[in-house]
Amino acid sequence: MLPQPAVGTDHPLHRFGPQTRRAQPASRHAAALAHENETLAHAMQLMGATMSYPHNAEIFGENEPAEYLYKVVSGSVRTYKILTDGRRQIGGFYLAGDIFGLQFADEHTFSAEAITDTKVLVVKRSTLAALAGRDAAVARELFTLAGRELKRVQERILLLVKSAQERVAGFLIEMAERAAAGNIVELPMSRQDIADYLGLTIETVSRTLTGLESTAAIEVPSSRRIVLRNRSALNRLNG
Amino acid sequence: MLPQPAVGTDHPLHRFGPQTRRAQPASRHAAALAHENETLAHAMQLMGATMSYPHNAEIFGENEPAEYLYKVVSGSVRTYKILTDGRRQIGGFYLAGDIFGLQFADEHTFSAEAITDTKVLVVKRSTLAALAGRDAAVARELFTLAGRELKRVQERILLLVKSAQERVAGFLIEMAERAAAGNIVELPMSRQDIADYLGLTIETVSRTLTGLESTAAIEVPSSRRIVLRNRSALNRLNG
DNA sequence: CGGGCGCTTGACGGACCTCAATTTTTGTGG
DNA sequence: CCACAAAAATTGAGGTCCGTCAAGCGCCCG
Repeated sequence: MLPQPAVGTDHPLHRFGPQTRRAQPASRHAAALAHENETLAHAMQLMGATMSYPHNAEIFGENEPAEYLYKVVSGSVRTYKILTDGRRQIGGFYLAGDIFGLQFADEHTFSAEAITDTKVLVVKRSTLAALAGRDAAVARELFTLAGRELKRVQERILLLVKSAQERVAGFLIEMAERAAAGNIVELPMSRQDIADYLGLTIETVSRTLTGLESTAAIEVPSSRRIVLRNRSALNRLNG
Repeated sequence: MLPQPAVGTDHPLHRFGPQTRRAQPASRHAAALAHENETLAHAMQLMGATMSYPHNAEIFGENEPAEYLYKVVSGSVRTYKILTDGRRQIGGFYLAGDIFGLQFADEHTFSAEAITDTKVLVVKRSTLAALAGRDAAVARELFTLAGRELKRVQERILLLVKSAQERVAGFLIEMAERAAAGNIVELPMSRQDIADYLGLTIETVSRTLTGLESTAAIEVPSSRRIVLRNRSALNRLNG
């Protein structure tokens, strides 16, 4: 998708050696930033390392110690859990710019995999915690982040109690809000991923998409590309 | 950043008059407490007001500004949302000791009602935020709280994709962990509440309970009282 | 060009919802 | 404390949505 993002080279300080490190408080940076709510992003870039994961590679596993916080630079990530009956439940999708690994427990409660070839910025949790202790703006941002995550999960609960059509419509609306270029949504994930996210089967997802297409609410020119033709109809379905 | 707020309530000493106030950091108090993770509970008691709500009374409404944080002193609370089709989705149940209203947004995303006659401790969010800015222990506790809430919601997602029997079994296990006296679980909420929590109908909930009773996994001596007879069977159902 | 994988489409059955009647529990006034 | 009414919960019958099983199609990659 993005050919060699310049972000990857965005000077984690360690590249230039320790002498570039300065003992200035992080809050100094905040003042220098146009938007103070970018303090965290800034800090992550400074303190983090960029890692690359190919298609389907594991980023971390369930029950591993949760040492790091991750930010998607490019590509896309799914978190998931395998249930005892063998089914897979997807915890969430994370696209470029999203932060994941924000469990507050000592261990990850989900595993994480790259859906497509993905670059992520990795920051030690303890480092961020220390920074948050010094810089209230960072602490506030972390709270905001936690709040967003909580809200997203709560909204998914609302989705999961609805009909298949409503779930798929809701999913498309969510993805459109997060990753739309106009009315065209490029889905990085497979039908199986979507099904495991929505608690449906691939057959039902597929049939529902076909159904939406037949009512002219969407078009599906290729399986990973969806064109939203009638958003208000989708919104109506979403409830 | 932290302009010495007049909120002299940051420790118990204020009870003995303003002259006892000292310019010591709040973290000192944490060390004085037996369990440092009770700082927040302590602060809430000092700074909060106790309010009483009768059966079915509204505590706050969806879309109202979220000014307060609440802690259940006695009784029980449900949060919920009315969907556009008229159905009601319950966001969560909160029992004695639980904290709710922990949205991070400016407005509540759910309404809250007392299930039974309930007393809650109410604390202004802004007061807590100020305290968290001064006292890192409080900030940490708030994070822990947010993490617990997030985990609970995530686990509910896992529940919602399962069969009716698994959902009900999971619900009983959850309630048993939170409010059990031995093997006896007293449910404060109605079947309708349970159904709206699990995304089922009251008929299905009722039938499922009857089914579990017929397999000797539970007993239902009265509709709000459940006796767990075979926890391992329930755990097996829960997946 | 052939094989494999992801996706779609079809037929069928079962789990859960809907509608309805009955029983049990709760609340109220005498 | 009992009688009655209202609400909550249970039970039953029938219908529907979605899961299961299976076949067929399209696309990518070797």
